[in-house]
Formats: sequence, C-alpha cells, structure tokens
Amino acid sequence: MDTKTVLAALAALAQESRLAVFRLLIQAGPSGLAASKIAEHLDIAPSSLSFHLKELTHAGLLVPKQDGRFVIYSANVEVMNGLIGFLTENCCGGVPCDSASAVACSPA
Amino acid sequence: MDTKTVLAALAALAQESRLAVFRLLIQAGPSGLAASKIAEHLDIAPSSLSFHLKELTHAGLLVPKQDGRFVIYSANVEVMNGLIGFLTENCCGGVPCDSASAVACSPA
DNA sequence: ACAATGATTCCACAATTATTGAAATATGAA
DNA sequence: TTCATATTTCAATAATTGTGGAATCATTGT
Repeated sequence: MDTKTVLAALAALAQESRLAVFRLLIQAGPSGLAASKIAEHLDIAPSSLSFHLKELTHAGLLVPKQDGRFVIYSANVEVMNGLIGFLTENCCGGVPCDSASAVACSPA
Repeated sequence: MDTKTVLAALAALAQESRLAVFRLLIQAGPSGLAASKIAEHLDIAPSSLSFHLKELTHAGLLVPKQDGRFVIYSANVEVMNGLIGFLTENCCGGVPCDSASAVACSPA
C-alpha cells in the first residue's frame, strides 16, 4: 500500500462524521447499510452525508453498491488492514517492544 | 480510547510530512530522534517541522524529551495501538470475516 | 406519464490548516 | 560574556475543507 493511498484513507477518517460512518459500517459487516439508514443513525444532512460518503469511497474505505433506488455502502476491510500494516511497518527497527506494544509490533 | 483522541490522532497522521515523521520515529524505535535529525531526513523547514511535531505531540502520538539543546522525539506506540483497536472494534458485528480481514477482525 | 422517494451535484459561505520568513528563547562551547 | 546551534513562536498569506439549501438525476410504484 503506497503513501498516497494511506494519506487518503487517514484524511478520510480524520473527521467526526466520517469516522462515525466508517465505524457504523465496520460494525454492520459485509452486508452494509443504505445511505438513508446511515443518515437515520447519524443525523447528518443528505448533501453533507453524500459528500462524506464520496470522500470515504474515493479513499477506498467504502464500497458502494446500487440496489434499486438505494445505494448500499459497506466497509472495505482490506484497505483498513493495509492502513494498519503501513503504520506499524518496521516498528521499532526490529528491536522487541514492551508488552503494551503487542499490536503495533507484530511482524510486518 | 475516546472519539476525540482518535480523531486527533487521525488528523495528525493525515498529512504528508507528519505521516513521514511518525513512520520515521516508529522505525527509529524507543530511543527516538532529535528534531534536527528528523529535519535532516525529511527536508522540511524548521518552523514547519516544529508545527508538525507539535501537532503530533498534542495528539499523543509523539513524546518529546529535552536533552541538552536537543529535543528527542519518540513515537508513542500505545496511542497507535489504541487507534487501531478503536477502528477495528466490533468488526463485522461478530460475524467471521473472510481471510483477507485477519488483522482488522481479530477480537476487540 | 406522473408522483414519490433515495441519493447526488452545485453553489456560496464559513472555518480550519499548512507554509514561510523573521524574531525570540534556550542551551552549550569558545 | 559572546557566539553558534537547536528549537519554537508569531504573523501574514494561501490553500483546503465542511456545511446546508436548492436543484437535479435515477428508480420505483400508481
């Protein structure tokens, strides 16, 4: 995963509404949720939600799927994992970290 | 880890220079690097680097330590892990994910 | 065809963020 | 003390980003 992709993903997640949307979809699982369902949960104006969904999708974190007049969005777990891998890459230069560092220091 | 902290961390990482700084320090390990060393690696104007170091520190991702006239910065792996945990929390609503999802879908 | 619903686009405005140079602060060395 | 080095602060500017309303597009049901 390259720097540009990672930056886009981080920028997409670094906003209150978008972080909430992403978490909601992570918890919703592979079946995802329609945009209207998301709006219902989070109480965001339609045009604003659409803007945020576009940002997340463009960053690769969400995958939209047309279903009749609904658009079902689901979280793309692979990009999420790529992001985590990138951030923890070569953690501590190979030197073992202390116990609190279990996740970030797992082998790259 | 609460939403505010997570948002601050994401916003701090969602910028080219800061992401590069953080990665450099992750790879440098617990001993960290002086601000001047970071500047040397990444070629950023001093005032700009200082701004970014402050952002990262304020988000809890970096820990500064005065050492003579140097300031040694090191990455805070715990905040990093908290961030990852928050993002992957309740992934897929308990439903097992496919093989590509190993990291994000580890138990919360 | 028409009306109703779900979603997106366009626009203008407000708010936030990044960058740079110059000045200020702090520590160590001559 | 005086000078040089390391870092931060300040101020001005430029660029990016978030928001909500109205209009638009797409799909379904009557």
